[in-house]
Amino acid sequence: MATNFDNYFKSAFTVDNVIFGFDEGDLKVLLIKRGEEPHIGEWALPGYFVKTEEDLDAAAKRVLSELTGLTNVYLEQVHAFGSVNRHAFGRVITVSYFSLIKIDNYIIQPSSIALQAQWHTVNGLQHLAFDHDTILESCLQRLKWLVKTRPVGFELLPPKFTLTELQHLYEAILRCPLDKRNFRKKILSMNLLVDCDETQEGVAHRPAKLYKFDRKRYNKLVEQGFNFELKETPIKIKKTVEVSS
Amino acid sequence: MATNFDNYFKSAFTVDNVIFGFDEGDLKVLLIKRGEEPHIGEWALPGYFVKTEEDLDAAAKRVLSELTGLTNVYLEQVHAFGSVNRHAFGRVITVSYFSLIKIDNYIIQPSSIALQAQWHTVNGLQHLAFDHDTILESCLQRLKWLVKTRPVGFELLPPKFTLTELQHLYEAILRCPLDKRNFRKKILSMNLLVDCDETQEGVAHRPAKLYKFDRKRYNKLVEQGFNFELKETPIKIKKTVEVSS
DNA sequence: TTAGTTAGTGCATTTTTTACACTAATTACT
DNA sequence: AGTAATTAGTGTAAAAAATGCACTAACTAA
Repeated sequence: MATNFDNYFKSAFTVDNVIFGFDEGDLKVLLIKRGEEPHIGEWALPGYFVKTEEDLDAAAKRVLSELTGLTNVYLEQVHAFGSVNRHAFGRVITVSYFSLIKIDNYIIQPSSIALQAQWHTVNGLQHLAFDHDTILESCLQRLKWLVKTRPVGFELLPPKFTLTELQHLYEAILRCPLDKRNFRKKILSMNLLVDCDETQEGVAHRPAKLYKFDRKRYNKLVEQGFNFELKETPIKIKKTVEVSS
Repeated sequence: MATNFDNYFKSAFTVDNVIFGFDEGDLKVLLIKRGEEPHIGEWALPGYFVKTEEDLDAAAKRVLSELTGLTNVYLEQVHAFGSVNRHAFGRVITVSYFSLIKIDNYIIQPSSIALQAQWHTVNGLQHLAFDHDTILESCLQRLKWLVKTRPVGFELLPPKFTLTELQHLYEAILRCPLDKRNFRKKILSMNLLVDCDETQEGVAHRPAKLYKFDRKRYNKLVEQGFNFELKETPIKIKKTVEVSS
């Protein structure tokens, strides 16, 4: 039995933020180029050490702001990663946080120990520093789940959006094609969208209607027991069956 | 910018295990009476410090075994709690793990720094040490979600069980009454249960059939895209409406 | 005027969910 | 032996939700 507790107080923790955005039909994640050892010069999630006198959640916010310039971002904890050798400087556990933001609403300004901060397309990403590949993957899983369970897709889109944009967002996150008519029927039947009475401009085809997400209405419905639910129902692919005569 | 990393390496982490069981129609949680400061003599979740050279998941297993005698328990991480002042000895982040076990399969043997280890009914529990009330609550939420999404209810029941027992289990976790016929229809339609061709013994009423959960079958179905899903559909309560004449 | 592009819409069928009440099997008691 | 008490077990009709599917509408550019 250890009675000398001092031995336990030799570890550190960090927070790592997985910030998702959506642009040009692709799911993006915000990465920094590290300006400090270990893994200097490599792309990594924006993360850093938690101060001793700082709450975990507050640290995530601060670190994100210091590294990327992002403030006022709602962060949600995902998972703690605690393999012994995941950090070269000693025993470091990291706690991951994730968020969904509208890319256009924010200006990314790398500072602190970040050489650069940039949006990267999630699909086909290169290897990241530390165990950040694993961390990102676990946040992608969380996102997939969240998007089916809560109306969070709207966090990634501009305030006014078309139904096709919304569908593309879902298809990118769920990684499966959805049926246009059924998707629209389902989403509209939830009564969470308000028709803006406006249409797209500057497109070389029939312009689409613009909608807004009505958060007040959503909150009210939730109080009444409403449960957002969107299933991952890919379009069926027709099989050609050979029949032996 | 901190360049002296040593300042960060002065923290500790612990793991706290939330082990659920089910007995006599009640959801139970395994608690220990602490034999060490801080909070000596108080009831708490079985948790302890993670060693510096020990993976987080491994620590959870070891600590559980040392404090309660439980081995070979599958533990799943839930959440990290990191308020600055949650531990009297310094900065300590804790990571919670949870598990579902069959109470009868295990013998609880308090050891290490635990004075006692006992099953407690979750409902109407007294205050626990540290922030363990919060930790327990978050695991209860996780359990509620898990039980609707995965066939984990069986982990809490003996290998052979009746449909009524299973229903009571769900009702205890979801905290709502379910319709008997619809519950049975739904569960049986999933083809996850095998009729044991046996009935209850020693009951003073019509004995119920016994069933087993068929894990192999479940795994096979999952491969084929099957998704366990059980909704929380409480029985509707009839309202007496007064009609003004 | 036409070609190209995306928006937008409906219906019939199938599947799933819901609400609901009586009979069957056993023991305990007299 | 009969009866009361207790829980097990069962089916159906109606409503709601999900599914599969293809054409017309609106706009721009050439």
